[in-house]
Amino acid sequence: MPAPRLPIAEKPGSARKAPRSRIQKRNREIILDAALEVFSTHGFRGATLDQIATQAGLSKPNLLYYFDSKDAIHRELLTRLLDTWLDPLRMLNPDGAPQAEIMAYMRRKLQMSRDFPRESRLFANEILQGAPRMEAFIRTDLRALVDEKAQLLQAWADAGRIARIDPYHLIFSIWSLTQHYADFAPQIAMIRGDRHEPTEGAEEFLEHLYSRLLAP
Amino acid sequence: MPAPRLPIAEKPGSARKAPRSRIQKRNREIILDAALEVFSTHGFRGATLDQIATQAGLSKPNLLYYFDSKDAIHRELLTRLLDTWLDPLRMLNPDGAPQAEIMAYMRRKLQMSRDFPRESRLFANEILQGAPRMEAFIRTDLRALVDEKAQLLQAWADAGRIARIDPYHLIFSIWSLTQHYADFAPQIAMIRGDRHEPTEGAEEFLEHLYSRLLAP
DNA sequence: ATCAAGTTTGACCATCCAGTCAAGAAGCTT
DNA sequence: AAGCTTCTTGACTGGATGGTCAAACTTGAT
Repeated sequence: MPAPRLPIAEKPGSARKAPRSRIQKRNREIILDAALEVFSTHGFRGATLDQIATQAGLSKPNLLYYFDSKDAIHRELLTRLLDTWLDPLRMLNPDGAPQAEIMAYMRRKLQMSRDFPRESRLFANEILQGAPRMEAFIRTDLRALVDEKAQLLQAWADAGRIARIDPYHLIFSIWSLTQHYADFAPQIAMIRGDRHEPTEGAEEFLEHLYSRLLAP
Repeated sequence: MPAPRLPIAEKPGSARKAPRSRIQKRNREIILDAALEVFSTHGFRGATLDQIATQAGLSKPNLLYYFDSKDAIHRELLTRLLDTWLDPLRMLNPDGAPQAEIMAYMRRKLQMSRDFPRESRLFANEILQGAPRMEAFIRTDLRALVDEKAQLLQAWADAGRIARIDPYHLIFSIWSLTQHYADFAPQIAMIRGDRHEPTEGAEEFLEHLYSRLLAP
């Protein structure tokens, strides 16, 4: 016996896969952008639906018409982030020139800190809190990718094509040095003066650093 | 006309400077330790007094007998942190051997990530949120110290005693690379396996990195 | 123009949470 | 032991906050 069709309209944020109207597409994007702004600076608990609603220019009940809950908004942001978070490392090409490949990876990560600082801070907030909502992703997808690329780096080192350094620490160093310019941007601005862009001079510095570090 | 002495006992957490009893000293330390644990993983807004009270093994009203407010506990933690946060950089000795001095600074910072990871995360949380409670400190004390030491590093570079690199980015890189092992410890543990210590192998890697980076 | 579906919101509720208070328990001093 | 101070806590309050709901408004297909 099939479940009877409910006369009540489903919430668009629910599991429904039906196509979305223009208004829905637009407002969901507006909400996610506002939520990214608020979550990335205040963390999940520190953010309130009222803040997000104000930032989005919508009413709080309207937010909850588009998403089932505060948690659902946050989950959607993280899900979208994961899609793009692995890409720069994934692009590390085993058939390319080792040094150039690693430098290019570093540059892609630095570019992400410039283009998506809020996403970087959202991620940092999540890890700081013990990665409660990303543990599965990190232990499976991210770990597998890192293991794979670490093997590649190790092979390059063994073949004498780059210096003999620990591949995991090499990857961590790229994450650390590039994301720092997004995550600690307020500190950098306060020290260097608020006029400058946080990554000013970073690319030259990091290129210098990695070309010296990697030379066999 | 002098203000009349109130018959009500002042709260010990207040501005009073009178000496504190053994019980007060002990419980204030217990509370601060518990609060550091909770604030460093959940941030200020994410932490609750009940969590801190449970962690401390005390009742919530008892917490507020020793500190005026949640904010006062947090402020005290930050105040104590600032005292020790500048020390490693302050110890950079203008009369020492440039490379050895910078390596020693890096090692001191790495040691702080090992010994005080919670303090590092407390600091990171604060910066991520725009440093609302540390702006004055960063703009004055920290900035002055960084400017002073950047000048020293620049002088060393100009004299050809270390490589010609941007001194600010050099300092940022040390902060970034060392604190990463504290702030992103959960991620590192999930990738490398929870058995290992997060900083395992870090010292060798960073020594290799900075000896290559700094060589003139 | 009509009307059903989709969208918006004011008013509301339940829960959580920082902080209060008065009364009692434990320590200290004599 | 008495009496004072310090310490502890159960019960409470007021405000914030995530979430609900029914009614009103808008949109778009016919």
